[in-house]
Amino acid sequence: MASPGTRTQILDAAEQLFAERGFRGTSIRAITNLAGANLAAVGYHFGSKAELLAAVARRAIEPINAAQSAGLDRLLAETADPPVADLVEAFAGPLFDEMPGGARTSRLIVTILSDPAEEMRGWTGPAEDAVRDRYFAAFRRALPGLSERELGFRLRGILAVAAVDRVDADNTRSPVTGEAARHWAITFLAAAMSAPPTRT
Amino acid sequence: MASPGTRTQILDAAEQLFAERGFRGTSIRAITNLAGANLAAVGYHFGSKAELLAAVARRAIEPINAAQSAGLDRLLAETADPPVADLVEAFAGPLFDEMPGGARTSRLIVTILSDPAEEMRGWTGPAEDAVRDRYFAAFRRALPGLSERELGFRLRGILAVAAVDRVDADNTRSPVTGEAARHWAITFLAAAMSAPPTRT
DNA sequence: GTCTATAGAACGATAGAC
DNA sequence: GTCTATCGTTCTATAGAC
Repeated sequence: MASPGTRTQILDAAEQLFAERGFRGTSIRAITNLAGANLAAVGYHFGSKAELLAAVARRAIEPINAAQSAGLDRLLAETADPPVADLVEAFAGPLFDEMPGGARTSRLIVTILSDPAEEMRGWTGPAEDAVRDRYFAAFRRALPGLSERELGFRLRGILAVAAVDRVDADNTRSPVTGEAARHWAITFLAAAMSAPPTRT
Repeated sequence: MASPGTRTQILDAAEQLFAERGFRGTSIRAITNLAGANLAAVGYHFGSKAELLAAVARRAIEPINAAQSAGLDRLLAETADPPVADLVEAFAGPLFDEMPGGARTSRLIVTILSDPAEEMRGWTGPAEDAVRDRYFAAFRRALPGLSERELGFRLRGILAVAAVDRVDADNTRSPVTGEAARHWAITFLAAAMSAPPTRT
């Protein structure tokens, strides 16, 4: 096994610090100090701080995306019309799982999604959109009376609950354990997704 | 009617810019430029940028807090045990309403709550805690089987959905109107809050 | 209360030696 | 690929004139 390499150590340090302090709250100096690398290494390996963020985000999102996709494949292999509760678990569950890179992944994603800074947007790729579209279609079949727009609202609600829980786990004095949060969230979200359409 | 006064104009400008760009993304210069005031006025009127944020947050939270409290009073005047759906509407509804100061209030609160910066924490006061405790007690009566910790999780879920919707309304190309979002959110959240306790 | 001026520190980026 | 050194910018905060 080769040594981790400066590039990877910078990615690890940046992931941790962006999650803890946000993009603007993290300096390149803090990242390279934590990584044990030189200040100029970020420029050499990534070009700029914004491009480093994009690399960190891509690496963090990828395993979640893959788990969501595999979960949907598994459900669709059994039936063409999986029930709402199963879809919720397959979609939301990976957001609570500990990923190989560590436990900070979801926290990072919230920080990115809720940061108003311009650099935080536009790094999602076609893979993320494809998974989202597949779940969208599956939920539409499971919830035939729901309009596209209200379903879109509800899918964002899933992300919101998963995300803010992770923020809160860091800020609260008595954080819930990961397993309890996962179960509570799926109970909460399965009921929410199963609600009848809002009458207008 | 006296002129708005430099202090108020700074508060207005800071509320708008903190909501749009976050705390660290907003400079005192940008605030005083937008307010038509001098750079040194922030120091004179508020002491520091962090104290200005606290003043902005207090002013933004107060009407939401009052509306939540009045809504609960109204429900409790009719029955000692309001149903879950009514509690959800009274608690979450004000988060979607346009407040006197403008439409940015909820957006600001999300930005503050999800910002990892240290300055963002510790400005909530006893009034906010009191309202939260009263709703907590009312939900406990309406959901007798639910543990305190799972109820706490669900109350944070309400804030999460309301909050992220407001973020999204700014970022999406086709934002939902405020009224539709309010109705959809209350449908979604009433069903979620009414879910039976997670079996362990 | 409002202004000018500036101190003092941190930042992102990069040139150029090795 | 890694390092030192530094440029140019931007920031908060404040001293002191009016």
